[in-house]
Amino acid sequence: MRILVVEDENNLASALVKLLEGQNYLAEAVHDGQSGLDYALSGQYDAMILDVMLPGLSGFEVASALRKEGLDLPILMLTARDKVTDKVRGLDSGADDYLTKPFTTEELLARVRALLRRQGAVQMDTLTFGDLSLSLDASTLSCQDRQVRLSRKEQEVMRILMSLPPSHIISKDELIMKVWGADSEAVDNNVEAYVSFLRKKLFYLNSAVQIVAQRRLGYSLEYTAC
Amino acid sequence: MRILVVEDENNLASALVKLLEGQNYLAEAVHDGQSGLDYALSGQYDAMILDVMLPGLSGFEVASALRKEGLDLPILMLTARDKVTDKVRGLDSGADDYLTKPFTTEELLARVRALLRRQGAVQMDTLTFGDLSLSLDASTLSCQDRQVRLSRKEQEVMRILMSLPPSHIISKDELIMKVWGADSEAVDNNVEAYVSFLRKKLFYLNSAVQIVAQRRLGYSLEYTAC
DNA sequence: AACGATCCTGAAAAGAACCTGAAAAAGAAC
DNA sequence: GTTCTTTTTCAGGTTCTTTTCAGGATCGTT
Repeated sequence: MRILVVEDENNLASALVKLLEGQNYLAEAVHDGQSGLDYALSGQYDAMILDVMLPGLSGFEVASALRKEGLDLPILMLTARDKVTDKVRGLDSGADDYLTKPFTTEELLARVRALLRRQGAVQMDTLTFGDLSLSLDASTLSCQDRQVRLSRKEQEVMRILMSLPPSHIISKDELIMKVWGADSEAVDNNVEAYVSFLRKKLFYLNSAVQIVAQRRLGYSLEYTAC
Repeated sequence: MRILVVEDENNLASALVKLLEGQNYLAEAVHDGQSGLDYALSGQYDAMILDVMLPGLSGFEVASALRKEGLDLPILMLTARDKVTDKVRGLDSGADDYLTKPFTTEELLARVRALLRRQGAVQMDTLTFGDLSLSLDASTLSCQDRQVRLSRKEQEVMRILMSLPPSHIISKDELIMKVWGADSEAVDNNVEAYVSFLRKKLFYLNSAVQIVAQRRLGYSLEYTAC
């Protein structure tokens, strides 16, 4: 687990890094908002501890910039202030949790653990395949920075395709069974229609994933990395 | 904020409910220990006012049963007796505070406020989201220089939406649970009606915050800074 | 090349979810 | 009681989803 610490006060920053390293995290500190943003955008961290008061960009600005870029890296925000509006502002700008100084080391570690745990749970209801990720609770499919909403049946079909073993082919009958139910009236063309809907959305997303018809057999998902 | 009143004396019970509703809490009364326990276990309340002398289960028994179930709902215990041993027994059985009859309404309200405050970051006096701020004690929603009054249910719906994690979607069922209660007759259209009321007010306020319907999933709050 | 089987997709129809104005019902305030 | 506000209910309209249909495209086979 890699954790990025963004804190301008050198003593605190290195204390945090040492504390986290003591817990077998890989911690790294930077000392201003812009570097914090840049490092976080590299995408190599699993969580971020972010002070609000920073030279250059404030913690709020860093957090909302990150969210605007679509990064869902967990953020624990630190501040000396203890105002409700700050807390709300912090959470609004995209922080996942908020801790006011001074705090005990146990408190900080507990929050970091909770953050990482929550992050794990979040990934449970997200499926990925190739450059795609399907969020099951928001019913959205995204690729890079684009995102579309899926209807219930679109989502079901996509979920089934994405959770297939690699290059496995699934028949229309099986899809009908899983999406419409065993005793439904649905016909092959229903599946074809939804495949068509999904292809349109994949095209819009500019994804490198394709739904390929395997004549007479069914469909499979193919990812052709450029 | 939903508060459960468990008091067998009808006059006092309804007086308490009215008093609490006058402070913009959503209050509900039941009249015996077993119902008190059942209602509290539903998990839809933020605090509980519990008389000690009750038909069936006593207040002590209700409190300790709740704690045994792992609920940390704040409990304010009421009693006519003024014995130290009762007080100790009350606190031991899991009550958070203890008030002996007779008491003034101010005293009761102060204790309820303290209870909710202690409960955690819950009882904030104002919530903000985007350009909006919701004043909970004045029941007003404001944006820039404009301001509107919200009815009790409007306020509850808005409060719940505003205290959601960013871009989180809340289902109509969950809103019904939190605003109308789990055992209510409320249907989806009730929520829709309140969303409509609130949208009208947001429009009047000229706010950049929107209540967005996420078809079949629920609602979320979106802030589109121009 | 010709044929049948399969697949694709635009468009229309049917269905479900959501929105909202208006009025009735319930509750508060006077 | 009367008036005002709040809450619930209802009905019709809008929008999105799902199904259906029909014609065209593609593929494998002969």
